[in-house]
Amino acid sequence: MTESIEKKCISKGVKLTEQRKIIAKVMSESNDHPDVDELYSRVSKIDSRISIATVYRTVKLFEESGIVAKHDFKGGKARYEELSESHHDHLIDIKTGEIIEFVDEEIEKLQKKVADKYGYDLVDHKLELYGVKKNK
Amino acid sequence: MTESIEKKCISKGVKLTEQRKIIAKVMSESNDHPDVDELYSRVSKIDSRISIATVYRTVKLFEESGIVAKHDFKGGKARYEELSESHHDHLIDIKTGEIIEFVDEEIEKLQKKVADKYGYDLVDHKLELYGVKKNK
DNA sequence: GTAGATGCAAAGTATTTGCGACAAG
DNA sequence: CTTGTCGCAAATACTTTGCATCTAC
Repeated sequence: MTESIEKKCISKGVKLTEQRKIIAKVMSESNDHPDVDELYSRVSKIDSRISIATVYRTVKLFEESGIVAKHDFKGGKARYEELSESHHDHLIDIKTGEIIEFVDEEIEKLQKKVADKYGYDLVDHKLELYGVKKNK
Repeated sequence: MTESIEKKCISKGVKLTEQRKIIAKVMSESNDHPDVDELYSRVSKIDSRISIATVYRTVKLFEESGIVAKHDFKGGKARYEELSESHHDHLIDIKTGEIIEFVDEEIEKLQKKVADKYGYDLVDHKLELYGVKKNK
């Protein structure tokens, strides 16, 4: 688990510092799309000397290297998650803030078709569903 | 055209001030999802005494009243567009920044199905496709 | 040894807000 | 009239950056 981000850094030529290892570890262990403040607070528990500027610099670096994904969900702050092989989208509970990850091949295919229809190659996409729990 | 936002304000009990009328007019006539700075600059040409704080307050008010939609496309700034009856999503050209609006009923249906599968009622959603023009 | 990373605090952006003056209903 | 809005500038929230120091390779 933790290894994976570190390995990706090596394969992408990203220098592995002590701080980056810790941030990588925290991101690997987080399954809840934390924002920078939250990451900083988790990282600080492991090594309190790491500054928030380093957290900002590191998530940006990881994002540019394709190691983590950045999301701009409602709420203003950017949130991050480790990028895994399997792509997924998000279903967000607007009451609780809970985030469910899902995959739907059919939607993926249709997106490509739409882009194609307008003469575009799809490079990236963002699909967020906002919902409330049904009262069964 | 311009009437529509004003009518919506009245039907939602939003007080119609001179500034709001101007901002509504500018938004109605904009087909390019402007950010607040851009709106402010367009509004200023009509009445230079309107402050940017009023533009911020007004777009927020309009958004909460369901009159305009707010988007957080890549680039940090929030961008706005008049909300029309017909829902649509966005295909964004990452080279030029051009935005194409599209509708795909099938994707809409599938989204509802996904939410349903997890026990949610879909309240809102966001679908953005990022692409580059094909060299035919 | 050297290029690049870090910490700190200061500087940027984007957006919000307190307050006295003012306008809509 | 009275409540809510406006303009202004100050405040806030999030993120970036300059610089001297330090560290991975």
